[in-house]
Amino acid sequence: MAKAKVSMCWFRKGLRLHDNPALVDSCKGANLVYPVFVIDPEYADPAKVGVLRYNFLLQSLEDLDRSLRQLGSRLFVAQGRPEDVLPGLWKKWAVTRLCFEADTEPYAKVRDTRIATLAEAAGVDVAPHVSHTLRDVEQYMVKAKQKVPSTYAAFCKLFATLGDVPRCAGPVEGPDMPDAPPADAADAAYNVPSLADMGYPEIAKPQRVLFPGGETEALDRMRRSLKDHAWVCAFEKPKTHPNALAPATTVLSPYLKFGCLSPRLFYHELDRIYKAAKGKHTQPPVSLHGQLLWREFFYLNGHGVANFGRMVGNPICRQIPWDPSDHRLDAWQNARTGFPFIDAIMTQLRNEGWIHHLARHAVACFLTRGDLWQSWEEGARVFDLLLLDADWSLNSANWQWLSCSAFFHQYFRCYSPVAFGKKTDP
DNA sequence: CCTAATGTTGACAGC
DNA sequence: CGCTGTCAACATTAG
Repeated sequence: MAKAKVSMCWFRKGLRLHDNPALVDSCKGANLVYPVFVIDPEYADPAKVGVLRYNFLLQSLEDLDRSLRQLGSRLFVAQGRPEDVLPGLWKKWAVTRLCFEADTEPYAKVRDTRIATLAEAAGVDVAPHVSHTLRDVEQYMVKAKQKVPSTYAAFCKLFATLGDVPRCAGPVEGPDMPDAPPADAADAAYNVPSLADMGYPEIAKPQRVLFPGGETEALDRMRRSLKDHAWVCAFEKPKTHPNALAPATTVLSPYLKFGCLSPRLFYHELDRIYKAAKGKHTQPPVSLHGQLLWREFFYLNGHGVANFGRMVGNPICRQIPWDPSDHRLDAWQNARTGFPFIDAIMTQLRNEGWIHHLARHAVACFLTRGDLWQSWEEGARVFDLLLLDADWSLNSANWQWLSCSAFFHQYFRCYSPVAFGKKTDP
C-alpha cells in the first residue's frame, strides 16, 4: 500500500479560502489535510500588537475556521514558536507535506528557513506558494538584475515588462477537502482562543470595532466598494478627504494585510470594471490599481533593501540626527500636542485603528521633519502597535517617505498641522 | 564631469 | 471652488 499523503496547510497571512494556492496544493491528492495556525508569541503581545488588531486577527481565524468547517474540516490553532510547535504536530499527525504562503518580511524569512530545515530533517516536503503579492518579489529582483527600483515610475516600468498579473488560484470546495478525523475535529485544545485567553483586555469605549476581521467581511467590503463603477473609475487618492466622517477610501487595507482579501482578486475585479468602462478611468499612481502597485513597490523594497525597517544600515535611508528626548514623542502618541487636527487623528488611530492615508501624512510629517524632529522609527513603532492594517513593508516605506529619509526629498514641502485639515473641513 | 528633468497628494495668493 | 504660479531650491537619475 502506498504511503498516505497527509498535508499541513500552515496559515500565517493569507487567512482566506479564495486564491489560496497553498491550500489548493495541500488538498491535491491528499488523504488528510490539517489547516493550522500557530499563535506566535513574537506577535501575541499587547506591547507589540494593539488590542484592536489582535481582535481583528482572532476574528479572521474564527471566520476561517467557520469556512473550513463548512467544507468538513476545521482550523487547528496551536500556540508557541512555530519551530517548537510544528515538528511535534508533523509527528503526531504523520504529516508528509507542508504547504504555506511565501512571506517576504525579515522575521518571516528567518522563521521559514528554519522550518524548512526542520521539515527536511523530519522527511516532510515543503511547498511555499506566492499569493500575498501580485507577483513573486523575486521575479522583480531577477528581471531588475537585483537592483530594487527607487522610484514608483521605475517600478511601474518593471511591473509592465512582466506581462499580465497571474490569475487567481481555483477555489477549494467540499469534494477537494478531506474531512477532519472525528477525534481531531472535536478537539477543543485547537480552538481559536479569545482575547482574554491571550492576555488582552476587553475592547471598551472609547475603542470601537468598526472593521471586523475575516474573509467573509473582506469579500463583502470589496463588493460594496466596487458596486459604484463611476466611483471606482474616478478614484483619485489625493482627492479623497482625510477628515470625512465616513471613510473616503475602501478600507480594504486591514484585509489585504492579513490576506483576508487577495490582492490579485482585487486587481482583476478592478480590471473588469475598467474594461467595461472602455478605458475611461484614472491611472496609477492615483487610481485604485495604483494603490495595489504602491503596495507591490513597497513590498519589493522591504524584501530587497537591507535593514529596511530602520535608519542605521539601511542603504537608501538618509542618516538624520533625530532628537532622542521622548517628551515630544509622548505628547504626539497620546494626542496631547495641542494641535486639534493632529490630536484628533491620533485619537482616531488609538480608538478605531484606522486613519486616512493623508491623515497619516499629516501626523508623520508633524512628528518628524515638520515639527517635533523625532525619529521616524518611533512613529513607525506607534503605527505598528495601533493600526489594524500595520504592514511592515508599507509602514517602513511610508515613514521613510514622509520624513524625507528615502523616496521623497523635498523637505520644504510640509503639511501644516493647522491649514491642511481645513482644506477639506473648515 | 556636467546639465536638465523628474518626483503620488504643500501653503498661499491671486484669478 | 478650482486652477495657476510662486515660494526657494531638495536628491536622484537620465542623458
